[in-house]
Amino acid sequence: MSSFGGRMREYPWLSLDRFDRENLRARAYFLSHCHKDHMKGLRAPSLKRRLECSLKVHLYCSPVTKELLLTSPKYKFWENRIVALEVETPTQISLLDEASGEKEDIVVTLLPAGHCPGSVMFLFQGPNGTVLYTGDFRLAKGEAARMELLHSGTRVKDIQSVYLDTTFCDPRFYQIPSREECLNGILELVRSWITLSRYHVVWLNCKAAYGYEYLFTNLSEELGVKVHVNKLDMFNNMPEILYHVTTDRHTQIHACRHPRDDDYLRGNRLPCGMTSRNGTPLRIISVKPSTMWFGERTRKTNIIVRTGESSYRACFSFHSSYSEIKDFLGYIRPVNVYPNVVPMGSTADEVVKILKPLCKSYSIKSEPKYKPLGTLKRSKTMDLTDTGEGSDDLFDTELTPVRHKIPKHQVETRLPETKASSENSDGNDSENRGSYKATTMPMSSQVDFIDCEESNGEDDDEEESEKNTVWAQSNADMPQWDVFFKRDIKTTDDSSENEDHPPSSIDAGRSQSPNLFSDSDSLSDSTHISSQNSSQSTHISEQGSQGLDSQADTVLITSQQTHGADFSFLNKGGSRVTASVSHMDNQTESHRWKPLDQNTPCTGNTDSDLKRKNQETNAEAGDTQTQNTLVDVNNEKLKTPNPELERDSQSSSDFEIPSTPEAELPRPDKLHCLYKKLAAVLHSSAFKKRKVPNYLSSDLNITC
DNA sequence: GCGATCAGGT
DNA sequence: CACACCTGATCGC
Repeated sequence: MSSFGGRMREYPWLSLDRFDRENLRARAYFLSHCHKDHMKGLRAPSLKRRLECSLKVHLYCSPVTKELLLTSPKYKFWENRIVALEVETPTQISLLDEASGEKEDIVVTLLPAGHCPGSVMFLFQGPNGTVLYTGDFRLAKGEAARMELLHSGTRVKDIQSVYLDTTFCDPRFYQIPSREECLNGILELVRSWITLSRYHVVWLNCKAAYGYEYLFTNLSEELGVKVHVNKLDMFNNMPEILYHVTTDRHTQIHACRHPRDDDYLRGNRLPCGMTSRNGTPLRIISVKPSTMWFGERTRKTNIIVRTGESSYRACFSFHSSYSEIKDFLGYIRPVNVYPNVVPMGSTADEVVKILKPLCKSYSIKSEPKYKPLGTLKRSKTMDLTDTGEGSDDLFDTELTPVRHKIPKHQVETRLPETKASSENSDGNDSENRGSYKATTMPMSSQVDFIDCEESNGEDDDEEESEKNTVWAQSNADMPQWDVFFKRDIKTTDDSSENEDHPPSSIDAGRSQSPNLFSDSDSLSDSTHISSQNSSQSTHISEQGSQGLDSQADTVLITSQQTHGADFSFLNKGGSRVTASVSHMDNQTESHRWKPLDQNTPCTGNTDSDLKRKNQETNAEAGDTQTQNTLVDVNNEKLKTPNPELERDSQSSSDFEIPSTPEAELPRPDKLHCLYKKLAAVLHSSAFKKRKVPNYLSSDLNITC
């Protein structure tokens, strides 16, 4: 839950994600995404009144957020006061102080946050420095390095302060399986169940909130089965999502909800009431997406855990893990950082202690390091004074010594403003707004951007089709090939070398027990698989596992499916297909969105390929790793594939002593070589795929 | 009757 | 574990 008060020290007359109290006097409002805890006061009578009196006050957000917000009648009164800003398009806005009449211009840029559809981070550039408010985000390692607009030329912009999503900023949450890994695990589970018969259905137990859409769209794409939901009108203008959901209950994948889901399920009914087809009772399993995390040195990362006869928990996270947060901040290296959230069981001080060392102030002493391949790396470092501020500058302190002003734009190029801000309402301020378009980045960045995908694709070929099962461990600790490319990151003094290997990095020290904790947790749950009876076991076993029993979590791994599925859907809601890469699309009109490339055929494959690739890579790289995709929590009999694995997990759970970190790492050399090869291949080919799932919703298109 | 807050549940 | 809600009870206007 966000505890951000809504205002930033540098620009206190702007309010973000909070609309009550002091925020009632803001000159402009910003909404990072459509989750209730970021909308406090947004429909309160007091704010409504303020709007009526202050006609120049607007709410700025992404086009998708605007669409989602206005779908609810409760927020309709905002209709003419919302300004949808295209993502990745620096836009100047003028803020008028009603009292003094003074006007101030700032440039704001929305950057994709990967948290839920429409979620963005706000980068502000103005007279009081450049500041970044992240809202809630989930960005994989290295993603900051790929954001062109966080850079000026080849280096990172000088950022005074970052207001950061610190939800999982605690070593306990060191790693969370990647989006691709989670998706892949869920995909295989769902696939294995629904292919048993048409009466086998899956209920996705999702909370009432935006953020699961990419799961729905990917399952639908891969399996050719739409997902049943209670409502879909909010997606009316988002064909990429709309196409994959349905209100027709006759489908094998459901994400519908009912206040008493449980009762329904107990009665072998889906929340929507479906109970059978042709009189044949349904075989329902429930899959509950929830966050799972693993300690720094934990090797096993189970993506699916069986929690009951026909229920599973699946890893899924809306927020970045501890290591992802550090990677992000370590790349940006602002002068100051302010947590937006105090993780439970932690304190603001602790969070600051973790984050401060990643700020510029600390780097002064250390030399900037070079990163091997990085092109984007920031070079600079130094900084002025400031730092002096003690440790706790966190929230309140003013500190910030004078920050040199930043020329309004460091935005490289200014393009003619295409955007018709016209869209809604008053043109008044629209006139002031100009939009600047950043120049395209130097190749390097582009390359970085794409690398990932490419690799994925490539692996496909090899495909070990034979048995789909692969034991790949998703270990965050492992160097990831993509990271290799973009490397970026942490300049943290210490970490420099192989930053990827967390062990050595900064937090190593604190890795100690916390990890254990989480590890053991997960372990404890696990148990074995039992129910053989049904097909369930079957499906499980099918995966190539054999039986193992015992407590250890067993794991079933998923396979890399050949995604034989059909992606024959390109047709999709008549959108026109633009084969653009995300950056390219921004340019157009602000209010309506054009369908984007996601529709292109290749898109669908991308993700899965990715994962597959990753897994393979890992597998090859070090067999040491294993990724357990499926775990049975109940004890019954399990079928387990690989005894060793089991052993592994056990050990990690129980002891997981902070042993020599390096010990468990895969051999770097090998990886290195492998990566190099991959890099070579990649560079030689062109990439076309999008890197991230539709998820970075910011890219979603809206149609008129 | 509505809103804000808190407790409790998922 | 936590998230992002939802419901219901209570209190104040």
